[in-house]
Amino acid sequence: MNEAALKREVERQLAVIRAGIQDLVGEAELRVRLAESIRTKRPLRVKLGMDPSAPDLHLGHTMGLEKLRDFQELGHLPIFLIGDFTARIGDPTGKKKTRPALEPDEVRRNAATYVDQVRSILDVGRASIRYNGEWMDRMGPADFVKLCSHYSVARMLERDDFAKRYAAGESIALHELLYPLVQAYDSVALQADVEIGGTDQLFNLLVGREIQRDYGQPPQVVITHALLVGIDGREKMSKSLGNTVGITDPPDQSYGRLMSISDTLMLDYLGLLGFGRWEDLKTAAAEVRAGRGDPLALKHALAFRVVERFHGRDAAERAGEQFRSVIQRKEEPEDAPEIPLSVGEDGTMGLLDLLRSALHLPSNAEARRLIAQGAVRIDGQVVRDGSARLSPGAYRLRVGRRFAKVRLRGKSESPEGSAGAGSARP
RNA sequence: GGAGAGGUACCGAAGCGGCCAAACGGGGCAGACUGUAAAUCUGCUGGCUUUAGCCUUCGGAGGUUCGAAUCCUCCCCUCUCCA
Repeated sequence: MNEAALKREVERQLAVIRAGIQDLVGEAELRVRLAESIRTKRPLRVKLGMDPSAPDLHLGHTMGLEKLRDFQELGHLPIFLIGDFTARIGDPTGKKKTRPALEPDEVRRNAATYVDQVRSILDVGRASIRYNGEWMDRMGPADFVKLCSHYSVARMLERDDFAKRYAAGESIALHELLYPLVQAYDSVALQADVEIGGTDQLFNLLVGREIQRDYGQPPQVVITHALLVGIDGREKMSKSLGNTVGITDPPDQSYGRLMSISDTLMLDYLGLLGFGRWEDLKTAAAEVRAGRGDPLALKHALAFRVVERFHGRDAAERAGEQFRSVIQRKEEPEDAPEIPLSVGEDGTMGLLDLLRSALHLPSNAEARRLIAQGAVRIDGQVVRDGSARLSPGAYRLRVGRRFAKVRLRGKSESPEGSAGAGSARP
């Protein structure tokens, strides 16, 4: 490859890498390394770390993963680092309070599910999956202390959230200070050429550069991506806030949750999640932004693409159908769960009991509230009498957004009796 | 080691002897509206029975009192400051 072709290839890769990201620290270094990589056919080692602090990955996580995939498609080596050790420290990033450390057991369970979830985005077979427990668990106190000597308290306190907490007189546990250091050391252990993270990770990623230098390695290139806001449009997307769209959430649910976001948020998502991949939606998005387009159709497109990404085309189509039918046209869902129940001694079942078992309500009081609010519908009729009793038969139950087909068996019927018998079709 | 602040329902946060099942905000659920939008408005949000009541809650255990989330004692936990 001649110099000109090499240069073109570097620029091509750089363009892909730059698409959709927030910061790129060390662009000049990246150019050099890309050229080197192309010349020697040695793929760059690109690190993306995640702490298994919750069992499910969501859209927010895909931001980094998609970028990692870009690198993979450019022929580089993605290193998906599972922070099983760091999860036990708990990343203090953006936290106002000390975050409780996780139990090793929990960490292990969560970690086990990660790889599986990442499959829908990354070609896991051609990626390197690592755990920082591999080296951290083995590091002795002496080496750990040595690692600590590579960074100063003053520098650590420069980190924005630490600085704020310190200034406000709030507590900072000692181990929290150690978190960035461990993350940085991971880069040393992995000999990372590049590390990807959210904008909230910038400090940690930069510490990585310094520590690598201290350990005699060339400092990694740092890439950050914007953080995705949750579907509430307010807070950062996070499992504990319940504003996520999870990779493993059922297609219907993900589709529905995406359809419920505000139009403004929809446009943000399109911009961020598309990462330049959904060029065909750009025009439509621009139209909507200008107040001319069809926001509903565009939102469907967004929901479709996301679900398609995680569950495949068929599932996305089904979820779309389902949504149009059940939610928009208010039809009974085809796959409403069938709930078999049995009558009591008197040959009937009280409405409260039925609601409680069919909808897993925590109490009769909850069932009463729903009835009082006119939320309970049986076979399309609003039921207002809490003391009603139902005889055996099939009922279509709807409470708010929840649907169920209740099959109430009489006393004589065997529990596994055939479903067909007396079930009325809507 | 010394000084101080605090632990209230899912979360945040009032209450500081009875009118407290406990204000208010958030969240959640439901209803109206709608493009299932968003925003907005309304209601509900400990349990059991019911239009009256009963039971269990305010870090834990005791105690004072006719009566405590509110007072006292001991204990546990969290946080800050000084050393």
